[in-house]
Parts: sequence; C-alpha cells; structure tokens
Amino acid sequence: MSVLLFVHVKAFSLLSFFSLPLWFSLIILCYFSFSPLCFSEEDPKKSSASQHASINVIFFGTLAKDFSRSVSQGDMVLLAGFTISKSPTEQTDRLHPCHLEMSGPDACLCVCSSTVSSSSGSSAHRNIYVPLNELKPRRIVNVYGVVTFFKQPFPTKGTDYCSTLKITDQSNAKVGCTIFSERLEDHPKIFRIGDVIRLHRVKTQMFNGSMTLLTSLGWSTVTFDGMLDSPVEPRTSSRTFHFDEADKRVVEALRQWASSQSLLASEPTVPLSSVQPKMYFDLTCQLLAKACMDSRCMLLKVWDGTKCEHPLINVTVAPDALEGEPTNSQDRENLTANILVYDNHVEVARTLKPGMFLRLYNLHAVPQRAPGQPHDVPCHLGFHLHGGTSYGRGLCSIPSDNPDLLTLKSQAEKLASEKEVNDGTLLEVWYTPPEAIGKGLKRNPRLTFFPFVYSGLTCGHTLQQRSLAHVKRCTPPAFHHVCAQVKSYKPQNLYQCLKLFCPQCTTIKEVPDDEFIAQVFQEALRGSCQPCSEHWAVTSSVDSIQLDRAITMHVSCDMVLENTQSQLLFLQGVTLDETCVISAAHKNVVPVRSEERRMRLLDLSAPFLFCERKRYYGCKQCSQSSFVEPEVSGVEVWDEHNVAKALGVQLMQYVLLLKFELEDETGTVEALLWEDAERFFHASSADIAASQEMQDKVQTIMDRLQPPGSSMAERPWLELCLIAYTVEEDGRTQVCYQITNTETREDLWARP
DNA sequence: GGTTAGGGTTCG
Repeated sequence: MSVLLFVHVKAFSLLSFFSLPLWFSLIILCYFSFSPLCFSEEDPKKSSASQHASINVIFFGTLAKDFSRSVSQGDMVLLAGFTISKSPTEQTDRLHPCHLEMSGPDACLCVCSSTVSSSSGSSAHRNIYVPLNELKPRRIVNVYGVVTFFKQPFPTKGTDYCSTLKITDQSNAKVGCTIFSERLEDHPKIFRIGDVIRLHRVKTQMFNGSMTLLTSLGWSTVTFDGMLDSPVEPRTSSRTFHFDEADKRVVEALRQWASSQSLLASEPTVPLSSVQPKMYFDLTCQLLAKACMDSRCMLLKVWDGTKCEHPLINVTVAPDALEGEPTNSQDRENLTANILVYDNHVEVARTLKPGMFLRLYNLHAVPQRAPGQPHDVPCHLGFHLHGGTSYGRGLCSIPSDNPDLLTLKSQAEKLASEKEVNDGTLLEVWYTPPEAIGKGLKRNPRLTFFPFVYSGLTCGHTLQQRSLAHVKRCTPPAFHHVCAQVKSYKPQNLYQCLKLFCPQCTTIKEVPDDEFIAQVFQEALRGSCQPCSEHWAVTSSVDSIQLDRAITMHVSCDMVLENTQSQLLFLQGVTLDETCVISAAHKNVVPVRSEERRMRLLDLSAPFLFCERKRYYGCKQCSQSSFVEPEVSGVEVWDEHNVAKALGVQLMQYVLLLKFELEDETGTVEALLWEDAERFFHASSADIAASQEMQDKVQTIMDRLQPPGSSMAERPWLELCLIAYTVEEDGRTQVCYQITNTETREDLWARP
C-alpha cells in the first residue's frame, strides 16, 4: 500500500532504547486526509480535533539520526513508506490509536523548514485552542489565557523547577497551571498579572474538583505583554516556534477582554516613594550592588529613581564584600533600598549582576528601630524578601526595554541633570574617590545611577575628567579622561576590524577571505606537478587517481622521529580545504609548492603556517623571497615565531582596528581603538581570528556599548582615556585620538 | 517515560 502523509512536527526527542541504536519519537499533527483503511472510519474534519489530531511516529537507526539533525519543531514533514501499528501508549497520551514506524527499506521523508511553510501562507497546520471552560480531563490541549496569578519558578523536591500560575480567558473560567522543567529558561517569562500566555501540549487533570493544566511530553509556552497597545512580541527561549497573524489576533482579543475586566487596572509595582511601613508590595528597580551576608541571606542594594518618604535603613558591609559600585551618595539621599533576600531566593539573587533591572514580588517593608531608640524618632524601613513562595514571593531580572522601566529611567536622568545644574559638577553624585573604595578593586570606582558605566581606566592618571569640547580645544600631544557614549563605530561588520600588521614596515593589510586563499592554493597546484626533493627532508607521496594529483608530505630529517604534534610538516599538492583538515591533527603545517623540484613557499598572500585553527601570515615586503633549508636545529618547541624565523618569514601580527564616534553633551570626537584593543576586549587578536567564540564575545561587547536600534539615551556611558597626537599626511598635520588604557567591564563579556 | 506541586505571607 502506498500512503503519503504530510504532517507538522509538534515535538520530538532522541532516545536510546534497549538494544536499538536509536529511536526517535515524534508527535505530529496530521492535516492531510489519510487513507480511511489505515485509520479511523471517521471523516477527519468531523473527528474530535483535540483527541486524534496527533500521532506518534517512530524512527529507527540512521534515519532517526539524520532526521534529528535536520528537523525542528514546527516543520512540515512528508512521510512515506511507513508501517502502521497499534500504539501501546494510546491510553496514556490520548493520541491516535495507531503509530507509524519508519523502519522498512521503503521509509523515506522530506523535511520542509517551518519558515518556508509559513511563508507559503499555509494555514492548514494551525493549532486548535480550547476555551478554558471547555476543557475535559485527561486530554492533551493547547490553550491561551491571561495570567491572574503566578509564581516565579522554584525548585521542587524532584528534578525540576516548578512554575505555578492561574489563567483565565473570555469564558471567565479560572484554571491553575503547573509547569515543570529542569531548565529555568524554558519556564514562561511572566513579569506581571495580565500577561498573556500560550501553552501547547499541556495535559488536563482534575485536582480538588478543579480543572488544572500540567506540562506533558513536548509542551511549550510563549508569553506576551498584556498591555493593550504594546507590541505583540513573543517572549520565549524556544529556538523555533510558530506564531502567525491568527495568534496575534488571539493575543489582541485577550488583551482587549482583560482591559474590560480591569485585570490590568492597578500598577504592576509600587514605587519606593509610595511604600508605607508593613506593606507587602512588588518593586521594579535597578540593582546597584550586592553582598553575601551568610549562606541563607543576601543583601541587594537597589534603587528605582524615587525617594522614599520614610527614612531607609542602611546596611553597611565591608567594601571588599560588595559586588558592584558603592552607593554612599545614594544612601545619603535616601535613594537606596537595602533588601535582604532569604533562603530559597538566594539562588536567584546569586546570579544577578549590578546594573540589571529587577522585579521583586511580595517584598515586605519592615519598620526597624534600633534598640533603645526613642519612639519620636521616625522608624527606618528595611526590606525583606522572606523565604518561601507564598503570594508569588520571588524575584527575577527583567529586560531593559520593559515598559515599566520608563519611569525609573526618566527619574534617573532627571535626578542626574538636577544634580548637574545645582552642583555645577557631577562629582559628588557621579564620582566616588578611589581612596574611599579600599584596595580590592582594580577598576575605576566611578559610580553612576543610570545608565551604568561599562568601562574603566587602567592608566593610573589622576587627570580630571574633561568634556569632548575641551579635548578638541587642547593642543596635542596630551592625555585626557572623558566620559562619552558611542554614537557609531566602524567597521559595522566586526570581522573587518581584524587586520594584519607588519611590525617591521608598519604595513596594515586586510585578512584575506577563504575564497582568495583557495585561489592562491589552486595556482600553486597548477604550477607544481612534480614533488619537490630536498636533501634535508624525508618525503612521502600519495598519488590519488581520484584527485588526479599527488599529495606530498615533507618532514625535516631532524624531526622525523618526533610525534606529529611537534613536527613541522610541509605539505605539497593540497587545496586549502585539505590543508585545514590535515592541520587539525598536526600542530604546524606549512603549505609549499615545487619549483623545478625545489621547495618554495606559497605566495605570501596566503597563510604560510597553519596551527590547528590558527593561520599565520608573512609580510611580502619584509620576508626573504625564498628559503634553502629551514633552520631547525636548537628549536625545542615550534611556535609561529620559530617557524617564521626558520623559514625567513617576517611574521605579521593580527591587530584590531576600530573607529569610534564618541559623543557627550558638548560634542563628538572620532577616536581609534587599536594599540590597546586587546586590553579593551580582554582578548588577543590571534584568538579572535581563530575562534568564533571570541568573535561572538567582541560582538556582544559592541552590542552592549551600542545596542542595535538604540537611541542615544539608552546607551551606556564609557569612561575612557584618550591620547591626542598628530600625524603628517600629504604635508598636512592632522590631530588623531586613540582610546588607550581602557577596559570593558567583565559583566559585558557574557551575553545577557 | 513522566516525580515534583496542587497559590493564600516571615519571623531574619
């Protein structure tokens, strides 16, 4: 029987099972009408959609392996050549009574990525959502709802974290949901009551006479802000998920309904200026500093830009115990709330970094009076996040573009500008002298409210900070300290900032791309058919009929007994790709060509040396045109410097070169980041050239300094040391600026 | 192949 099935991948997992090498379970949503002989006699359109809409498919062996690599949740899949068996899990998963086995010789399939299928406008695989008042027990369902109660994920006694929430919809039914996942990032990102949540493949279950929803195999979730006019942006950690116009309409309808029900009537959180003693409240704030008090208690020093009308307690800790900037001046202004976080919340608090924006739920404002303090003295407020999760007690970090942070940001800016007007200087609020900090801190202790300063000086100068206008007025050469934002930077494609620099002749050139290098290898192949023969080398050659050429390896006689990791290997008759493969197993590979049977290096436009993933280039102008015999005696360990020397090559260095347009209130300055770029990024240029991870790190830092699509107001301030100098060009003297002795902060290196 | 939790103030 020949049956084709066109299906939509709902979930899958890769498992090893008893003696089978691999088997693959896939739960899919059928939307193509299939042969009535195979399945139920019902018209699929009439059958209960939620009951038989999904079917298990099991893959075996290499098909399972290949399929798992190419498929994503939400993809459309065409299946053929399967066998149909009775599903042993029908009673438990309530899916189709049959399952499909992709095991025979005829089993084959085609995966169409979900991006393609959704762009084709197909709506046939649309999910079915059950209104909350129509849920029946023991089903796997998809639902939408508005959150009326939630707890941040907390650890269970089992293996998972648990999120507890209650949702409702236009039917007014209220349904509790329990979400289990050992990965915190998979839990729904709920920030406030009124958020809209979508749950896929959750199990209905009666508990204490009420309907509840529980995560089941292949579940997923997406959440949305519940505000009427905010953009419908899915919050999810999922790599692939389906979201279309129909979903958007559902979210908008729920928002509309929620607003009519006043589900979002109250402000999500209370500003510090409105907090009264003994209150339990939610707080939106920025973390300034934190300190570990003991194993069950952590201090968070936060602010929200408003001033509490009651005096706040100040918890002092040793400066070296404090992570983040000291808050002395804010403390004096009654702007910092000292929050003691207890027990189960310490785990989350530990992961927080100063500068992050936070939301704390069910924070307790505790009036505290020192023993013996007279009763006419106003009591001070301290804040406790008690242990436990009652009333949703907990904390989480929130993204910096959360709309509820607008007040905090505008207050912060207002406060900063007031200070500037009143004091004529920002020194008091914006700067704490280094001697007040203690010896432990290496970086500059500059203190700001918002945005956070993302870099620090290492120059040791005690220069006063200057405006950019002042810097431009001064006569070079000179050092300056400035505080500025990044208006723009070049090159925007960061791989282009990597250059090759010859320390001998100071030439700077671009790093060639693979296409160009491959051409240089091809040219060498065309010109050298005969293996070269050198008296100092042991040569072995492999003739490949398939490749129509010989690949030849040469190793210096002196090194032939050493292991391949320490040998210097000369390779002839290879392409760039082959060189890359071979250099993965050899530490030092030098591609060579033959010129009248004599060994010659390739054109120095290509790397002369491959060391695992690193490539090294020589300077065309400063290297010897040819070598007779490499100088190998006396070399203990071969590195790029020794190899270059032995071959008479002038090694070029990898350097980073960026041009920043810096801006402060007084003007803009273009400054290069070059000689101190490695220090700035905490990464060596050679490592950046060879490692995707390091390139990502640089990109992350740049994205934090100039977040894509951000306004100037949203960008962080950088404290920078600039050197001003002159260069002669075309008989004209030009003033240049370079960023020097400046490091970005460690917390920028990790992607937020 | 499917535990855990199943909202309802700590006690510092």
